[in-house]
Amino acid sequence: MVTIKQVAVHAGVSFKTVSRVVNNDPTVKDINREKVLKAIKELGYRPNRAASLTRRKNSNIYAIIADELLSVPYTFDIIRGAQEIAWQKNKELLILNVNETQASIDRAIESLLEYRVEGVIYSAMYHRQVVVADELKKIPTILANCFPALNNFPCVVPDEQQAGEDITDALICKGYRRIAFLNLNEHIIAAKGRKQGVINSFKKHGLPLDDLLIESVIIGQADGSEISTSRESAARVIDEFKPDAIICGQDPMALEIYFVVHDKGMIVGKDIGIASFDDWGSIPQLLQPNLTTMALPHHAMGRWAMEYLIDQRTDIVHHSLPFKLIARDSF
Amino acid sequence: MVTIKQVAVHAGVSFKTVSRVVNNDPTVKDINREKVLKAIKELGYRPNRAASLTRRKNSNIYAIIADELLSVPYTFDIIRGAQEIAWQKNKELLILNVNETQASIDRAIESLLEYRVEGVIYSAMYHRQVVVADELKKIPTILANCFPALNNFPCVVPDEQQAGEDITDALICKGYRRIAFLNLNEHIIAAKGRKQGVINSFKKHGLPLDDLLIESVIIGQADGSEISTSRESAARVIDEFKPDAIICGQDPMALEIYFVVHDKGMIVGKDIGIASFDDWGSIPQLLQPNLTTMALPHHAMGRWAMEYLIDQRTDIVHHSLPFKLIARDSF
DNA sequence: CTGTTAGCGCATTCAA
DNA sequence: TTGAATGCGCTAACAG
Repeated sequence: MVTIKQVAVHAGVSFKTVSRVVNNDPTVKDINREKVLKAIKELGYRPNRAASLTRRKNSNIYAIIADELLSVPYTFDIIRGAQEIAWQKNKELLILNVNETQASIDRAIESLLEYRVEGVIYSAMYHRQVVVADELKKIPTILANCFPALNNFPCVVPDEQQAGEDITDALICKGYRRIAFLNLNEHIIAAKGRKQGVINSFKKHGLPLDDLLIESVIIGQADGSEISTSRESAARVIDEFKPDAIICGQDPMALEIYFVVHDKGMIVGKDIGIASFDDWGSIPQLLQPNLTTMALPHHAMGRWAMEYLIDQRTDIVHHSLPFKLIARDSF
Repeated sequence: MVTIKQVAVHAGVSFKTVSRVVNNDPTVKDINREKVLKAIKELGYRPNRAASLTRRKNSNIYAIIADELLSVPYTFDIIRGAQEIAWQKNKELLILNVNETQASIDRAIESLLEYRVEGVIYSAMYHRQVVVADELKKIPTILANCFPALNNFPCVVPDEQQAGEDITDALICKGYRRIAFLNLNEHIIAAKGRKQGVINSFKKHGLPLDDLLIESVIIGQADGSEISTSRESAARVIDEFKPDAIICGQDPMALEIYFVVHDKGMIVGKDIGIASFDDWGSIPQLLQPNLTTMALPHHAMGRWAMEYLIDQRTDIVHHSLPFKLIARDSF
């Protein structure tokens, strides 16, 4: 490996001048800068990050711990958002994928500490509560798409209730008055919040709750897995409740419902409204007709979390999105 | 930050002994090891990776450049596979997500070089040809799920033709004799290879090609986007060609076809076979009945690529999966 | 604007 | 089995 000294000799300057050029120090005469840059190119010099990190006070490295997050396409947006800000601010972003095992998380945290990472985003696959290792208290840390069991870390999470209210508002504004909400299983945080939001919207508009039907369509199985009954439920709800709009809590569900509605199209008419929480990027395109979506763009969470870390501010601007930041005096 | 020297003072040994303990050098007396470990724990010492890397000859860091790969769930398996091997062999794996822009790739490569990464996996979102920067010639590099335009890097890619042959073999073994293959657009590499494989299987078994219908169901739009006509095609094919089995080139397509078959179930009977290339992990569960899948487990590609890098061998064991390794004398 | 000196935290070498 | 000296490649602090 070619070092800064070899470049210096080649360029006929001191190695400190080379260092200055590499670090964009403006106090170098143009002629010397040229010589150095030429030498760097000719020798194929690359700064050694490890050596530089030993002397620099800040590592400039941030990390995102992705709790098997990458396996779900829409939550990958959290990483993309974080990366966007990191690059913008000239920081390195370490992506650490961990699975649910404590061993892999511990190993990730160990790496973080050894690399002297300056800030950490801990993110989860779906909106839920997590237990965060105390070890992370040593580094500025913020959670994204999850919140801490012990209430001891700041976090940015979807405002499910607001999203539920917004999407229902939108349907009501379009003139729909009898709405079925096919919700996720209510033990899921997202489902709980959205349900409350939907109800709030109905109340706010002075509509009778008799015209609102809320049903869970995810059923837990004996073996711990879950199945969706959205197809059957939608068919039954359309027949029996006769809604003029349906809200879907889940897009794959929405996809299925699309077909149900399509089949039933001859019966209930084509003007049934479908509203969907737009977690999955591409699917709504399939559902163009009559579709209202409530975007929960996860990249905003990633961006937000990263800004919070880098700028160490709690007064982040409002994103006018259904997210909320729960800040704490943790760093 | 607490350093190795502070630990040494605290433990009453020289800092070199601490270094030995940290690096699992067996030539340390147990009693001293205990003292050191105790001191490390008490002071919360963490080795400084940067400092250690300046002296060590090998960085132990590998990297995977993910070409917007993370946005597709099944290709994330490539990363998971690579990580599995890396962890197993006690290597760090840097995940570098890049988008299609040259700037982001260049930046990633710059990082690689500065971190003195020992090996690189360059992976793409879908099986295709890529142009790899010459810069990567300086580091052992292997491509995964893509192949180099200039034929100058080793790569591991799905053996689409073998997969096509295997899946057709499987259907024929089950007794199906009249098969429709709803393929991806034929300009896609995967589609081309699979088609050939399907035909080969038919010929191999001495079946008449009249009983084989192959159709592209992905149509390019004027605006560059693509739409799937699988639903309509499947409906028509079922009516007109009357296959006793359908091979789907794509799982989302398979999902849609499931409904088609389901709708038509009353007409053509439940014994229509469905075979699918299993790129997407979860969807096949929805398709249990009559489903044959040909797994293209991307994690195997990740594992394979990583083994190739770490062990620097070209004689990787055969994985009995439809993948092929194209090795070159590049490192 | 440039160069010299010092030293980051650690591993290597070699002597004890 | 341990420790002292040395230096990795670089940046900080200062002097010129």
